[in-house]
Amino acid sequence: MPARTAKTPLSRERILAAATAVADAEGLAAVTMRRVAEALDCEAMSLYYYVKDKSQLLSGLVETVIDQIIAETLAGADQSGPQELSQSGSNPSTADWREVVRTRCLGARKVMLRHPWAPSLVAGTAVVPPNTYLVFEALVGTMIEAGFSYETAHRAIHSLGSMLMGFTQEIFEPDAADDGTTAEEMAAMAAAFPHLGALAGSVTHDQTDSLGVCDTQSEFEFTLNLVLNGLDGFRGND
Amino acid sequence: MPARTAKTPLSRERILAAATAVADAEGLAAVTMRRVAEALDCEAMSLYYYVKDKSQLLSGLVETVIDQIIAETLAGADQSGPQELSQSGSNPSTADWREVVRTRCLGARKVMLRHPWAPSLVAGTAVVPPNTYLVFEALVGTMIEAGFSYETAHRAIHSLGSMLMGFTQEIFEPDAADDGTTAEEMAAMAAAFPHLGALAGSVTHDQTDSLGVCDTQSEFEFTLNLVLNGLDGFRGND
DNA sequence: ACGATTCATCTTACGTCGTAAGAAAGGACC
DNA sequence: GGTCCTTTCTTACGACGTAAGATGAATCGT
Repeated sequence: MPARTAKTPLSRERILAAATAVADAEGLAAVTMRRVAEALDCEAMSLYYYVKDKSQLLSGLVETVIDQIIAETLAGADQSGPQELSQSGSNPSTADWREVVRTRCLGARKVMLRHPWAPSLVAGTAVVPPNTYLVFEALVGTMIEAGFSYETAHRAIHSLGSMLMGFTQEIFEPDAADDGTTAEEMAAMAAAFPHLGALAGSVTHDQTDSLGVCDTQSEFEFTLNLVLNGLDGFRGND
Repeated sequence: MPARTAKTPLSRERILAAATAVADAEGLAAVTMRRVAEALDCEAMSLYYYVKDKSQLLSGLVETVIDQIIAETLAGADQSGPQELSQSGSNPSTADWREVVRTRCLGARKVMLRHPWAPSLVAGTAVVPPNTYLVFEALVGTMIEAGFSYETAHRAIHSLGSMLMGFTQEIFEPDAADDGTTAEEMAAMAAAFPHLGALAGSVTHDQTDSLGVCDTQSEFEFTLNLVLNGLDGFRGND
């Protein structure tokens, strides 16, 4: 028998999966055509038969993440029709729209935490892939059904969307001990920023998840509740 | 006289200013060592005398933006001492902390709109420059003075910070007519996403600012008010 | 005044990246 | 077997970040 086993053929899906794996394991900067090709045991130029560009590869990565969000938050409800919760059996009472949306946002965040490179990718990409609209459609549907106006639903897309993308990765990390800051620099900072010093002393930074040290789940949920409760005040009011 | 006029010497400041100008005019991708050097009428390697790395140049860009935010929102109050509004003459009544913070957030946003590349740069940068702490210090100071706990102030940093960074650039743009989407694709989309179709019809997209088509000022202010009002409920409550 | 030293800038070169152009290896079909 | 697609690979080019060190200009000790 020949020593060389037949390779499984390439495909856009296989390429995107490999690129996602590389990004997860080695970061976005490691996602080069040559590196992805190596992960697929082929040459870099072979990828161009399935993706036009590197930028299209990156858009495909965004698409992949959105697909995972859809799978996580709208499981099994979307392929039967556009509306998902509104026409299924248990019509949610307009009161608990918040629970529905909160659950979806937390699911989306769960996916983002699996792919910490996603926010910066979305930030650098001009166009959002079409499958994003499915997520928005579900959100708008839920809110319209709960008694919101289209204008408020539109604003909710922006509020919740920027919350999810607004990663705040490491935006505030009081004890950055591993970089080159010396002890006296730390002391000078503590003197210059008394409130931050007091804050660092009073806030317990126990939980560290993968989207930076300070972006803990509880802080995300706090802001999420803030937005959801605020939005609820607009229900049926315009 | 010799024809060659003496060039003004390089400096970190001049380099960062040139890099900012290039980024503003041609986008982040155009910020290469050679391109920045060309803007300064020198060679690429000359930059390395003032910045260690390209990544350090990019960090410097973030620093520049934050400096502009400081100048815009904390004008003249910071160099006299760490606290700014808390010890100045007109002690703001605890009721209008929202106005103070809102004004600062809008000022920060104004700066971000001048540099649309800033969010993606922050998203891709691991460490936030030290001058960011000055912004946070002012926010925490204002909130503590208004009767908030340190924990709530900490959460406010995250809420407002992710709002500001959460740009949502072009995250939702119903009429993307300029790309390759054909008319039948548009029709298919409208059929697949009825709520989004209705939304696109009902929402007037008149104002287009530079951070994408849909991220209008009013949507930003709406979410900002949502967050500020929500935070206000925690004043003195824990 | 003048060699030595330090500072600031430039020259050259290397490895890596995205990717254009087209050759080569299969299969499928006549 | 020959012809034609489909899929993959080879080679090559220009742009990028930057290491190594040369080059000119300023400063200084004596």
